[in-house]
Amino acid sequence: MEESHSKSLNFLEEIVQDDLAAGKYPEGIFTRFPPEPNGYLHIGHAKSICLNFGLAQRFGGRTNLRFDDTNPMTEETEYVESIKHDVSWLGFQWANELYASNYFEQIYQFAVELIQKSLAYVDDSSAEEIATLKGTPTMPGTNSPFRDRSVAENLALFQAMRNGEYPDGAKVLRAKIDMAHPNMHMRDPLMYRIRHVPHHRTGNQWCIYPMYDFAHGQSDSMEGITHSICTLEFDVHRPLYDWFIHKLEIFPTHQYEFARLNLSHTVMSKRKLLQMVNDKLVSGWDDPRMPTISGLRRRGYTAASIRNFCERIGVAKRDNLIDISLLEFCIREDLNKSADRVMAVMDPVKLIITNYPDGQVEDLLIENNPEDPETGKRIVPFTKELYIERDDFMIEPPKKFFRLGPGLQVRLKGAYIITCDQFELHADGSVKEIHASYIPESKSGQDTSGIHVKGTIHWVSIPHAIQAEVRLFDRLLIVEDAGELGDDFTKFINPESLEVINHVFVEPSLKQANIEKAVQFIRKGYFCLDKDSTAEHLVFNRTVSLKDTWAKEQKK
RNA sequence: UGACCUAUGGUGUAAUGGUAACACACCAGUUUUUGGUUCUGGUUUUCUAGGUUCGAAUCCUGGUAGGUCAACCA
Repeated sequence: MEESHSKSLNFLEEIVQDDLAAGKYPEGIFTRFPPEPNGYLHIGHAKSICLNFGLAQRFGGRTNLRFDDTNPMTEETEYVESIKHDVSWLGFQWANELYASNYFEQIYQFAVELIQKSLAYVDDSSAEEIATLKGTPTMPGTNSPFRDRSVAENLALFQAMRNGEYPDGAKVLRAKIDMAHPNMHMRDPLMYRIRHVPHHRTGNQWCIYPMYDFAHGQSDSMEGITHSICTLEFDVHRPLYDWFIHKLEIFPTHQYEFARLNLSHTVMSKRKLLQMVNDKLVSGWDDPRMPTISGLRRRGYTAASIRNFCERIGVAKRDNLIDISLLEFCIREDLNKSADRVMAVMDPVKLIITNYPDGQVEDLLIENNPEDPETGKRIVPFTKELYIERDDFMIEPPKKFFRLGPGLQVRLKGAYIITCDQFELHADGSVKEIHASYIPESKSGQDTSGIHVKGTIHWVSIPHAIQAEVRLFDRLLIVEDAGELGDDFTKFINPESLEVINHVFVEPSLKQANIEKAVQFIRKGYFCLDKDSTAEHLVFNRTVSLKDTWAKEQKK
């Protein structure tokens, strides 16, 4: 992951560099990745992960993984496990695995301290009353009737809250700031609420839980986080973040905000992703169409390609919509170098080499990866009867069609040049089989025929072919920007986002296919074995197609 | 009609007062036993009006546009 440092710095790197140059952090910087364990991580989190860990790596610091688990109603251990798995799969090692819930006692003491300083009070108002008194962005709020309780009374009430003497919603603890503040977050924000709900880590130990604003900055501070990076929507929280730290007189960590990632043709909010999972519009969080880390992984995306993507999109403070084609470029770039080439026929039609001896099998040696000669060659059996791709043959081929048609010649990849002599049709007019003759002197690697053909097509020997299932994926949404879509976004899910092909014929070497190792089906795309695969029933996911300039040409 | 954030090709991101560049996408050609890859070239940019300056994408002021904030969510 070592990279040249000649590239210009992004604004976060500049901040860190300046801080370091000013000698602010002689012990190095400290960042953190702070997910709430209430869902699976997605590509937007990957950006944050790469930013936080990347900053620390680049400037010689460390990064904590901290679960922001202050709301027991939505959080589960299942999510904790998946998050840890995803972060380490992406290739990052955290300095410490931490939980905001580890700090509940300390945060409680911080609250007591603020009460003692007359900077916090217990409010008996209902949620509705509090909302009403809060005012609006253009109208100042009104002080709560409970705002001026004595320190002693507040202390006693807060203790009673902790002791479980009140039902959910009966009381809250609020900071005493300014109900007329132009920033809504400064109008006596809530610090604690009552929730008689078991927590995934602390069980029934607590029935009061701190709010995000009274937990996040305190956690950052206790951990000595030097640069607390979050997304733009927390920008308006920063005055409050700073206010608590200042009043508590604890380690002054600083918050910096960046614009979150938006990807075209997909959704990026946890709520919407959860909705698709719950409504069974996808098979789960790891459906290969999902923008989740687990979905991308199952789809065949490599960790390196995702890291590279995060590097390329950059980071700034303006809203963005990244074209999904950049993600596709990143995985193609990676797999082109690393994936072995194999042959698979997705839509088969029979090809008979009429002048090839019956029953003869030739073991041809074909290169695994022209990008990397070190990968060597493999054996591919060649026989008289083959499958080729149905769309590699046309009865009446147009001008620039470099494939098979009556009288036309092509090379069979790694084998011989053939000439199409005739074809037979089914009753419905579709092609039943194609008859061709091969040119013995044109054998791949020892071609003395002197014939030059423009097209090379892939093939599979019928008696050796393995039948497999292939799953093709397309963009999840038919619209580019899901940003303005509401709950009805499901209406825009691409009905063709998943296509299953049951009868694909692959070359016999794929018996050794490995779930970790991507392959390229020549001329068709990059594929990986799906977890649904068994020894008897291979299932391949298409990670991404190859660029197809012929398809483009045809559309003209 | 409050506070805050942001405006650079189709999409992103650089340029830190001194020739607007890089990547993706798109187009053309090259190479190729993958219509893949490679390589070469091309199209397309500083929201607007003023101001400061020898010089402004950059600094200042106004305008315009987009976004965030009024959860006992994070």
